[in-house]
Amino acid sequence: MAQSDTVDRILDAAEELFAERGFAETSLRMITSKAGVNLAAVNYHFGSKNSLIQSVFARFLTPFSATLESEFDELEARPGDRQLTVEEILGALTGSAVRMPQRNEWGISIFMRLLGLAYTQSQGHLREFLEDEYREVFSRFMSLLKRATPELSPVDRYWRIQFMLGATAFTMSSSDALRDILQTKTGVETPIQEIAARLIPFLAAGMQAPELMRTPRAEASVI
Amino acid sequence: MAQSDTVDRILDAAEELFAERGFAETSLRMITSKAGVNLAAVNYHFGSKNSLIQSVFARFLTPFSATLESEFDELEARPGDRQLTVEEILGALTGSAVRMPQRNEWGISIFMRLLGLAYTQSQGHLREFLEDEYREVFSRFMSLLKRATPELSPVDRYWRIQFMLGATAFTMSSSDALRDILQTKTGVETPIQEIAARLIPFLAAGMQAPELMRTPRAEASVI
DNA sequence: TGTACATCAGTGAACGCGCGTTCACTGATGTAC
DNA sequence: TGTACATCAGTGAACGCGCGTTCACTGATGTAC
Repeated sequence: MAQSDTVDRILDAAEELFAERGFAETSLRMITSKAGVNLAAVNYHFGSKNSLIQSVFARFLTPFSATLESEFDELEARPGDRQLTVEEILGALTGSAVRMPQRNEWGISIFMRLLGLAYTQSQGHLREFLEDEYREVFSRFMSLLKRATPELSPVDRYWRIQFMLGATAFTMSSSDALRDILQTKTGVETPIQEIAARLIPFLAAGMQAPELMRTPRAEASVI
Repeated sequence: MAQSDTVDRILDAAEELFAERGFAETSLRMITSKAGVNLAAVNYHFGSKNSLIQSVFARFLTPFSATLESEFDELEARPGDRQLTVEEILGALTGSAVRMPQRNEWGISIFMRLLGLAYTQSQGHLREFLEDEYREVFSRFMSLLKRATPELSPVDRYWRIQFMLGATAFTMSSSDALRDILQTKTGVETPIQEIAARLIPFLAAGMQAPELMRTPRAEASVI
């Protein structure tokens, strides 16, 4: 094994297995045997299983957040200073994911699944790592959203961001599970980009729903 | 320990620990020591850890689904045969959760957390158990939703139900985690009923969003 | 150009640990006659 | 009423297993003189 292509083989295997089975359910023995690499190599190169998990995330999140930053730059640099819409902000997220250089055709799906798992499985160390590493782009996203929804109270905005994260992360992290429950009769495979395209109107509408509980009809008459 | 209050002590301890830490991260030793009960008692009374997990769910889901059924009955029996709205259907869910007899004041929160975890942690056996046991009320909920959103294509309805489940399950299952990330500056504790009340308009609006991606402004002019 | 040493990627085997489960057993209560 | 037996809840200790991690080691490559 020349130089350290071992590191990449470990990252590739780990990424795929984590996305398939979650973190705790994936053992180092599974990873190293899939990678065709010695068991001890993980601890040699990464130090621990936890820091391997972090490295898997860093490998795709770092280029992603760079792409996202420039996407935000573009949006904000447009002529005229009209407000960004919620749809545009969310579109920048999916746009960055799609535009990012992919290692293979399932790159985006695996990436999404992992992001879902990151918030769904209680990995304290991972949360800390992600907060530290990507604090900047995250708070930029937050403040853009705040400007796009000036009518929302801070408490409602806070909860609705949670709801958006939840719908996204959960949908991405339970690819097979819910498919089973809801039984798609169509048998049509939905590519991840299409799911994202369907998510955006759902999230944008939810984000901009009237705060008080009224019927949509009553609300329409207010407009 | 008189008769089998051991069984209840185990269920109480398991319920609380599962909600706090998830299934895989909660060992039988934690459960039995919290319950003040012998380690072997779980396998004696329940047979295995998996069937203990199922029993924890059955203990609250069975009365809940009964309450929900009667709530649906009431809604459908109202004079005049006007359509149920999405808000009413979702309201029946939260209404049932609140009206259900609670063992203690955190009953609903724990219940919600567990439901979130059920779909979030990959417990194949649990999914099968829930599908088998509560198939009826689930498909009733689905067909009510279908009638409430006749304008949606089946594929979009399918995905939007996933999004709703996701937003709900995820929000409920990550009580502390996201609170940390988003840093509530207010310091106000939000009771679970209030979260549910905030969720409903969000979900209802998302569910009823226009299918194509257009700006809300353009959509408003169509109405 | 040759030798000695240092560095580094990778290895094989073992470590201790916590896990779910099993098993032989106890002691209290219920049942039959 | 008393005795023998069966049933049942619960127990204490051990089982085997898979886990992440560690450790002494190998062999190839790079560096100094």
